[in-house]
Amino acid sequence: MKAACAPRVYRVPKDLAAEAELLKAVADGHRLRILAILARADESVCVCDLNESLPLLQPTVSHHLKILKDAGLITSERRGTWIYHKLAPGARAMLQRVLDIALPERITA
Amino acid sequence: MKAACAPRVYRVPKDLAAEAELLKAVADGHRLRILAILARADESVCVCDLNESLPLLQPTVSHHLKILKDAGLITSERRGTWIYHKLAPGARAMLQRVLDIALPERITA
DNA sequence: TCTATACATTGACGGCTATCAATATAATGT
DNA sequence: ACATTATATTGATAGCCGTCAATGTATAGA
Repeated sequence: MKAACAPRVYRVPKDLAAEAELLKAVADGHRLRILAILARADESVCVCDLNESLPLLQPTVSHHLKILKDAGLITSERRGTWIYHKLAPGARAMLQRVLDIALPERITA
Repeated sequence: MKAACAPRVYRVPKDLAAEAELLKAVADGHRLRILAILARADESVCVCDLNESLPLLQPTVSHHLKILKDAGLITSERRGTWIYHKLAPGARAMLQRVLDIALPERITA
């Protein structure tokens, strides 16, 4: 039985799969670095610069960019031959929201 | 060449592998739910309760708990036959730090 | 139109991961 | 000592993921 083992458990979001998906997009050292670069750049950054900043071949960088883009964390814009990427407007807020949902600062008290 | 393609890129943490590791521990719907439960419980929660709260078999829950524990996000304490888990004191801060490093609120300006 | 450059897509491959079944360990009660 | 309950560990398996090589697409310039 479980009579002695039942502390109160508060209401918890039923399904956190969507939030986990967003975290998966970020849970990679190289993608995290891409975000860190974009977050600190005062302008958009073209893929050629990212290629030089990462120990990866071009197709792999392109692959990571696609994951970040599909997650809604970055946006891209074509300018001539180059494609420039920048952090999506709500990128930080999206991740902060996941953190707040999973680990709220504190319960109502 | 890349004369026209070189916006300034600010200093970025060289290696974000450790930060990515922490995110990997959290980038799973079930583990996220475990954290959410522990974060909202006013006391420690025993594994038997988590088993009932997750659509997983007991060994799988145990596996997820180990991942969270190895990541330093939760702690466990044996009380008789049961083992109680709770959020590690710095759990939220650890994740907040990763977010701040990757996507700083704003650059010094 | 041809060439060159920047980036994306496809296909293949090795490694990792989530899951379960089976078994082991640990503590309790009889 | 034995049975029972709670949790961990091991082993196996299927699916996912990061990486690269090869190829495709798109834009610019001659």
